[in-house]
Amino acid sequence: MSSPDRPLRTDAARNRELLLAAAEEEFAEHGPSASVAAIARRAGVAKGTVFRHFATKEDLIASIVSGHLTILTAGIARLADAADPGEALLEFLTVAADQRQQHDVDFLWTLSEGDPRVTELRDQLYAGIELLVDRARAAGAIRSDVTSTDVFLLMCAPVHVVANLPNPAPELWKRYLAIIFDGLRPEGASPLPQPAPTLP
Amino acid sequence: MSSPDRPLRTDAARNRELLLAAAEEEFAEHGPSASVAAIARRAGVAKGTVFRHFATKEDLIASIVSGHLTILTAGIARLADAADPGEALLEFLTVAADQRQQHDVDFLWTLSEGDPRVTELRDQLYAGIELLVDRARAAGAIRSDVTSTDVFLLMCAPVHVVANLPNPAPELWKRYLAIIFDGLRPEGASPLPQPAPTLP
Amino acid sequence: MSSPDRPLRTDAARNRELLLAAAEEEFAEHGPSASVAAIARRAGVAKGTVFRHFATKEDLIASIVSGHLTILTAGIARLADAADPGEALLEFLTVAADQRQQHDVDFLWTLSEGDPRVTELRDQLYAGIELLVDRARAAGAIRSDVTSTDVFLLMCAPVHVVANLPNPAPELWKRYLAIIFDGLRPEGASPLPQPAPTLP
Amino acid sequence: MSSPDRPLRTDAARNRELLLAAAEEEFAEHGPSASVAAIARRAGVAKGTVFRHFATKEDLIASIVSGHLTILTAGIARLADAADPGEALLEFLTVAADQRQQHDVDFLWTLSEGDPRVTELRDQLYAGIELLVDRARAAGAIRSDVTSTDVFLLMCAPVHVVANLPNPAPELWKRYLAIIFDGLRPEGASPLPQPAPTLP
DNA sequence: TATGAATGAGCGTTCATTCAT
DNA sequence: CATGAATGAACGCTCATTCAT
Repeated sequence: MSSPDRPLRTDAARNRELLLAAAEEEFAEHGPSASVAAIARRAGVAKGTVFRHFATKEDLIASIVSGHLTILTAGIARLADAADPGEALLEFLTVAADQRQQHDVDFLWTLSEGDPRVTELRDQLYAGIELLVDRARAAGAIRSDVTSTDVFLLMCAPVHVVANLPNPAPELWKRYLAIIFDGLRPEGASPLPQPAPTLP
Repeated sequence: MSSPDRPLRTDAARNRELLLAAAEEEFAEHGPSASVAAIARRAGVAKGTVFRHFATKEDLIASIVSGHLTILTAGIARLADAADPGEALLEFLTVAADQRQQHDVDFLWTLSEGDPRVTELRDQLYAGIELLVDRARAAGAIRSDVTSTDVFLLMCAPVHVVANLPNPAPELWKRYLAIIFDGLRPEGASPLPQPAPTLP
Repeated sequence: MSSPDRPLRTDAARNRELLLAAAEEEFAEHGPSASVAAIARRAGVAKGTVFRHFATKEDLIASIVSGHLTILTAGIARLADAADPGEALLEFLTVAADQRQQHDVDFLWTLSEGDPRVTELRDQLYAGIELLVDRARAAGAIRSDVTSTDVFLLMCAPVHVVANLPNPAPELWKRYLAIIFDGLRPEGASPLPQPAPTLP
Repeated sequence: MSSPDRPLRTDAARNRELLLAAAEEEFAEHGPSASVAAIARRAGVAKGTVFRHFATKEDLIASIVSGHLTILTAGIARLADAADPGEALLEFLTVAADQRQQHDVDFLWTLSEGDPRVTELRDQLYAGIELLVDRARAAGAIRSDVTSTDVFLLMCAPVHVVANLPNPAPELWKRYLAIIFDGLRPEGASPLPQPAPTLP
């Protein structure tokens, strides 16, 4: 009685995870034009199975992005009251870059922009980042003219920078995160030429 | 009558430029999936004419990227012996981003990775960047642990960061270039966690 | 306990009827392309259950048509010895059209043409119609050059004619049955230009 | 100069006609589910060619129906001032049934209901039928309670009736047209049980 | 040289059908 | 018996590319 219909769901859930992983890899390798057929093949299932789990290719993309966003937001919760706010923000950016497992699938964010789930999760994530950034700024760990939107936008840069290399070292992104984070520190900050943007 | 086949050549050259411009706009608007038909339509020529000028769609992309690379390399020549090497490097990065500002066609670089023309021009550009970076480092304008490859990889970041916003202010990228360039300065530089990569 | 497997059988029989009704409605609403999934959903059962009751979609269609044919044949039995043979034939055609009135599923007849059950029931119905037509002709209620095959073929026409209208009045078919039946009467009959066909 | 670009168009026009003919045959044989691939195969062209000529399958269907409607309307023009209005109406119904070449593609009318071209042509045809019917009624050739809408709806019936037969004689539809037309005559007309419908 | 009609592989998606649970 | 996850063939449609004119 306690879990009467789980057995079937076990297989289905496994396929769902296989598909999400396969899709992420295919998108990382072939960009937005990765085909559903290739994703299915990589996951070891038939094409039709993809559509049992995700109504459309767009829905699949939104599900990948939702997973990312959820992990990121969860990460923030653990860092929200860390002793060192500067360290906490750096740690968040580290987690943010790391959880993509070197996959530069930034473009999926763009492709899923209209999805309501994604919009909601993105707003939650944004609120969390605002918290971290406010605390870091209050603690003097980052320059005063940098906003949470700046951090939100810069978050993806380290992985993307590295993606221009054919076979990047697995943790090379840490190098560029360090450089960019140094640019956020108060030390030696030059005035910023443009006002901070706001999210729509 | 004095030069019987010049008019045609002139037309052909003009068509080539029209096509490159149209293609850049189409790619900027519709991403990598911009269609040859739409490019031809925008250029005001028939589809077949595209293939008279560019063997394949890939070749067209490589031609666009080649144009960009050539302009960038030419820009370096003008900056190579500037009085202030730090300013010269920043100026180069500004020009580099500015050129893309109107059209974020970063992804075309990735799509044209295998093209020999692009590889050659990229290597030339890389050599030019090395020059600027070496001079800037020697002048103490940038930190000593940053290499020309780092700069090469970071070059596209400001425009890319901004591309995550739906309707970015036209010069917003300057804000992120300033932040990233601050990260390249010697002041307050923290040690970099990973060795600099090398280009293949 | 006294009849241990009756409850299940009862459920099964109920499901069968639910499915037939649901299928008829789905076919009426969506035409021949009504999907098995939608039928199952409307009947409140799982897709697999449809195939437990009907080997294929074709078999389901044939079962619907068989039901219609059975009802029609049964109707003839009641009319076979009516006092007024002309009235009996008209009454039969009225019942035949009325049965379809709610759901114009004419096309199902065509789709089930090869089914042996349907063929057998159709032959029985045909025999019944022959009886009615022969009596009506003998009584002088219909013209002498009209055969039972003619009536068989014309039987569906009133409903079909009306189906060309988006929102026909529920009994509009009666208007066209009246016109067509007038064409079958001896009064003012013009000679028929082609010999009567025979059923295969 | 008088026909500078016709040569290419000749082939294209021929393909267009081949496709329309092939489509009509495929639809007649397989109903609404006739596939574009099969139509292309029957026409002897590649699948893509279908879509060069007709934007969608729906557009192809609407083009077929438009052709039918145009022919019918043209036929009316020739009959509009015939000496015998009753004969003219019968002649029109004969042409209407004949031009379908025994193909019962009634359902295409329904499938193309939303197309503006079809709607316009249908209205023109309807106006023409109204003319013929009014004249025939004024001449006493048809009963007074029959309207042009009735004739419009009954127009397809002869061919449809015959379509229920596997291998009907090529002109068998004339038999049922005669019966139905007899039903429209004033002689022996019984009162009609339902008011005449109006087109939307 | 320029055109645009034709091609056919490939795409996202649907759906009748099967079968492990 | 019923379920619903999985299958894979087929569908409508797109598009880079070819080639007769």
